[in-house]
Amino acid sequence: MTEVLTRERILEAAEDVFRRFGPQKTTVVDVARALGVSHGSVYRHFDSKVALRDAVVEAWLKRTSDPLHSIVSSDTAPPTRLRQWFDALLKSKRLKVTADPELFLVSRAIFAEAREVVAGHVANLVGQIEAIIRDGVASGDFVTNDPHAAAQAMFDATVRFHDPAHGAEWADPGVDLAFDRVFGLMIAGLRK
Amino acid sequence: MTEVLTRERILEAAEDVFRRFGPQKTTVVDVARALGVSHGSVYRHFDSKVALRDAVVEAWLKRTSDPLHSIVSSDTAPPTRLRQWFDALLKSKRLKVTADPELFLVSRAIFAEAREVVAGHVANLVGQIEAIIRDGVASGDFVTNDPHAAAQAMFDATVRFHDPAHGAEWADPGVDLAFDRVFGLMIAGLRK
DNA sequence: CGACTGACAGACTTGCATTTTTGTCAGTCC
DNA sequence: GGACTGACAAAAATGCAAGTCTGTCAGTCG
Repeated sequence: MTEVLTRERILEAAEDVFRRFGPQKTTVVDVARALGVSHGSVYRHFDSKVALRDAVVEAWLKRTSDPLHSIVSSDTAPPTRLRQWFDALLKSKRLKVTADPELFLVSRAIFAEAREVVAGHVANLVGQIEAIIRDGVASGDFVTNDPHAAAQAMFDATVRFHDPAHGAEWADPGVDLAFDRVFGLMIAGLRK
Repeated sequence: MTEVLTRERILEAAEDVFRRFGPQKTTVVDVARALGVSHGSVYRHFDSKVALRDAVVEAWLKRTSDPLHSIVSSDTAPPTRLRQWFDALLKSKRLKVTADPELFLVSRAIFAEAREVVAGHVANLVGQIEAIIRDGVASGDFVTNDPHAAAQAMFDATVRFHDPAHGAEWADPGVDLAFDRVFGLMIAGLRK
C-alpha cells in the first residue's frame, strides 16, 4: 500500500512543510510525520537537517534557471534576447520573494554562507548569459574576445537586481530604472 | 576646568567606546561615563541611541568619501582617474572591514535599513563619479548623453565590490579579477 | 535661566533550568 | 537482509525570573 520512501518524496514533503512553518520552525520530526515515517528514516537519505534544507533550496533554485533555457535558445536577436533573459530572471526572483518569503529568506542565508549549492546555480546562469553573448558575437551584434569574462561581468554587475541580499531593495519603484541604466551601460560595452 | 558638552565631543567619545565594546554592547551610560557626565546629558544632544549610532556611522562614512575628492579633481586622464577612484574606494572599504569590524557590521545593518544617512553618502559618491565622467566627455574619452545616469549605473554595477552586504566576499582572491571584468565592460560602454 | 543630574517606569537583555530537537544505533519486522 | 523504528545522548531552543538599559522629567546647582 505505502510507497517506498525515496529522496524525492522526502524533498517534496520537506518543501511543503518548510513552506507552511518556515524552515527555521520545522523539525525533521515534522517532515517525517508528513510522510508517516519515523525521523530516523529521513536520516537514511539525508546526512543532516542542513543537507535536507540545502537540497530543498537547490531544487527550488533549479526551477528558476530551467525556464530561462528556452529564452537562451530562442531566435530573437542577441541584444534583445539578453534583455528578455534578464527580465525573466529578475521577474522570477521577485516572484520568489513574494510567493515563498520563507524559502527566499533561507536562500539568502545560504548565499551568505557561500555553500557550493549556490556556486552550481551561479555557474549555470553565467553559462546561459555566455551562450547568448557568443551568439551575439557570431551575428556581429557584440564585440568581445572573452565571452565568458563578459558573462561573468554582466552577472556580477547585476548583483543588486538578483542577489537575495538585496531583496529588500526590489520593492523600491526606482529599481527598474536603475536596472535599465546598468543594462544600457553593459550592452554599450558589448557593442563597442 | 571641564569643557562644555557638545555634539562633537559626544560623537568622538561614542566612536571610541563603540570601537572598544562594539555598538551592540555599549550603553549610553558607557558613553556618558567616558565623558564624565550623566546619560541624561547625552539625550540633550541626541534624541535616541539610534540617532547617536547613526551620527557616528555618518561621520565614519564621511571619512571614506572625503579623501576621494582629491582624486576627482586630479589631472589624470579621465579613464585612468575613474579606475584610480574606484581602486581607492574599494581599498578604503576593505580597510574598514579589517580595521573597524564592529562599526563595519553596524554600517551593514544601517545600509539594510535604508536609512537616509546612507542616501546622502551614496549621492555624494555618485556625484564624484559623475564629475569624472563629465571631464571624460569634455576630453572626448567618453561618450554619453546622461553623465548622471552613467554614474548611477557604475555605482549600482559595482555594488558587489563596495556594499557592506558583500563584505564577506571581499576575502575571496577572485574579487579583484571580477572587478576588473566589470570595470572593463563599463569603461567599454562609456567609450562606445 | 539653562546645563545638568539622577530617580524612575517600561522596554529590553541575560542567565539558566527545562524542554525540544538532532543525529545515532541496536534491535524489530517483513 | 535491508528498510524502518524508537530509545537515547548531546546539542540547541524556549520560557521565564532577575537584572540592565533607555528615555523622561521634576528638580538641583552655578
